[in-house]
Amino acid sequence: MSEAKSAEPRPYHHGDLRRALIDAARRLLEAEGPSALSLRAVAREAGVSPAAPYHHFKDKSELLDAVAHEGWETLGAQMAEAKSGAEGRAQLTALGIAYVCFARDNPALYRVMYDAVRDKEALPEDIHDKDDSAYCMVRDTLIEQGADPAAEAHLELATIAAWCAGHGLAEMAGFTQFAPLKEALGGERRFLEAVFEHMGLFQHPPGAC
Amino acid sequence: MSEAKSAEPRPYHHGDLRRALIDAARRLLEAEGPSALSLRAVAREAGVSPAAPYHHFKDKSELLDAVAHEGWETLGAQMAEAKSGAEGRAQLTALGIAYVCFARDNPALYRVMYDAVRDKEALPEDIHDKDDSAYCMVRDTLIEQGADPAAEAHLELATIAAWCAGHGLAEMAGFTQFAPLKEALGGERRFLEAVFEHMGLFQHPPGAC
DNA sequence: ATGGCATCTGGACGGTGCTCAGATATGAAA
DNA sequence: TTTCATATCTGAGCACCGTCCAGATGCCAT
Repeated sequence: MSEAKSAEPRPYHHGDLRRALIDAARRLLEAEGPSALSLRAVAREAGVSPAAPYHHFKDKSELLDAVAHEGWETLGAQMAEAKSGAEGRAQLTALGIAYVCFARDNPALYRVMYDAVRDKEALPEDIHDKDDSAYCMVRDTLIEQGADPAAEAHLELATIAAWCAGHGLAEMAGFTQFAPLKEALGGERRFLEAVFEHMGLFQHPPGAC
Repeated sequence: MSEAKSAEPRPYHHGDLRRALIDAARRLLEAEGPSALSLRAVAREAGVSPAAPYHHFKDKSELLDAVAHEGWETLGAQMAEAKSGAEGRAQLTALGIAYVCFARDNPALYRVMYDAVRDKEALPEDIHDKDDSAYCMVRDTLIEQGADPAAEAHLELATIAAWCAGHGLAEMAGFTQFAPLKEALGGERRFLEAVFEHMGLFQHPPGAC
């Protein structure tokens, strides 16, 4: 109302059902978990018929892609913020911790995000190619810390290694088996830092080996 | 027929429907992918009614757990074989490569295995606690290579880091974006070795930092 | 031979993704 | 302003799903 986007492809009956559906999906996801996220439930939540979404998304997976897309944007923003709050080599660890914390705080959304990735055979543009994507942010940080941008293979390997660390930890950090260890190390953050420190790329200059 | 297990909890009508259902599920999984793996389809494949499986599994997820269980056993065996074919520090890399190759060669099964893990809040016994499980094999190998078994926190951190590397790579190695890099490095195996080498734990003595 | 019981079937219920004909609202053309 | 093509939405329907239940079926111990 206060800020109507006048030049957009105008909404017809509902207002902006596409937007409403994505929001409804995120609401459902947070409240009921990923298994409750059916297309019909989303339509119900948005107050439309079960067939309405098909005028805005080709099928269910396209809706989930849209939800995932926003998730990657949010994650990217949180990582950028974490990076700007750290200095030097600590920036890499800060990125990793932000990544894992996002997954911990939005487990259902993170699952949808990665399920969408798994269904493709390539990392989508959101993640891999865009300049402010999570993947590029890691790579750029490696460069800022001394990695040689000309040594493309080396740089890419280091980025992959870092990404594996983040994603692996995101899926493992919550397991109850590690609760005592977290306790012993003085909390979740210390635990994450400690694991990242075990990865060479976080503790040695990335171009040094 | 040739080798009937006589002392087992005797099969009644079908012979051994539980076994047959698991086999049918694995067959379907390989042929049609994870999305085709419905309980009804499994029953159909095994030649029984849709309700029959409920006398052997509480629900669908329990069947999938059984399939996943066998998957972890197979993976453990392949890792053990890979380890025995390597010497010294190369054993760790061999374990990692065996892990990733298993995931590449059995993508649908690997997905079922990890989906089953994700639905729990702890790593199941198959993976984490049993002596010949994948997780313990990594930990034991770290010990054999000089990690101090008494420094429990340190040892567990290193194991977690290695596990994250393996799992992360298992999910990323297939992305098309990395095809040129694999090419440049001289094949998939070289690529995997190179990524593992970027992880400190694979290249430095695990107790050294 | 009989009875008990694990096993399996057929049918049913509510839910799902998706399609399609038809109703409805809209912005643009006449 | 009236008309009209078109985007949007609905309701009904299809095939499939996971799960449950009453009852039929076959095995085993008695």
